[in-house]
Amino acid sequence: MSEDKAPEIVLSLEIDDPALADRLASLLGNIAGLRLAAPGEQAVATILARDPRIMPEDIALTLREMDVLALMAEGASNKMIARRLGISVHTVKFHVGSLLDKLDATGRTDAVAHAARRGVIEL
Amino acid sequence: MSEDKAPEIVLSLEIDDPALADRLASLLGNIAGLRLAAPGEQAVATILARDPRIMPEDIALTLREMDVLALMAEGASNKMIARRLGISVHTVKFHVGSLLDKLDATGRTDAVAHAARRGVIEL
DNA sequence: TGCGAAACTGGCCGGGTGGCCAGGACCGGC
DNA sequence: GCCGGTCCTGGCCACCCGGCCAGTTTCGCA
Repeated sequence: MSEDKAPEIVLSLEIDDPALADRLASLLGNIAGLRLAAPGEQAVATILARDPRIMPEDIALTLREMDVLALMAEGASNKMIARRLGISVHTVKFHVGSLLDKLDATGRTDAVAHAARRGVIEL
Repeated sequence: MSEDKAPEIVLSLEIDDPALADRLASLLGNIAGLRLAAPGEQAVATILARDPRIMPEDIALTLREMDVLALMAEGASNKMIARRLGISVHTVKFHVGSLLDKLDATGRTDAVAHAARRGVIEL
């Protein structure tokens, strides 16, 4: 019964590092049932690699700021973030303040938008 | 020199469709120089597949809501939005309320994040 | 050993946010 | 005509947010 169910899986690549892209392309190039997408072709899945050293450039967030930022991006309030991280609301505000500063944002919504734009976080 | 540089490429999977995830996992499972990441393990690249049919669908925002949403994504406050659109702050709140409702968000930051995720707006 | 960075906490306060109530105007469809 | 949707406005209020002041500990580095 329809073992013709071998629709090739078409993958597209979005990789910053050319060397890595090359290696992946050659590794994946000759696997049955799998194909790399032609430029512009619609793929069912995308392989993306962000080199953490390449992306953020010089934004340099601390570990805690990353935690707070991630929760902000989920719409969490300061109170929720505090509870989630087991710290006080004051401390959360402290980190949020630093985040607004570093991301050059006017508010938390702006901060999340900027961070997403720069690839610091993924929505 | 040092073509011993054959560090395994660690891939993580973020795929909505379980069947597709399964097929990919088995296809990629036995390729030399390539490995799937253990849960929580840091990967150099991610394979992600989002079914576009699941995403946008029928969110159906009104023209005014789109205006407000766009300005929200830029970090504008209700007051700023009101000034920009030439309407009162109350009206802005009214639209923001509808937006939170339609986007199933708990606040403006969450609303912008959801909208971006679904492709309603572009950051 | 001192010094800065990171992380944490507190109080205070003006202004922003979101939810509730109420209303009115316009316009297209049944 | 009447109804529903969109858009607009007002008041009220509890809560949240961001910025200011202050302090603590821990850690690594010079």
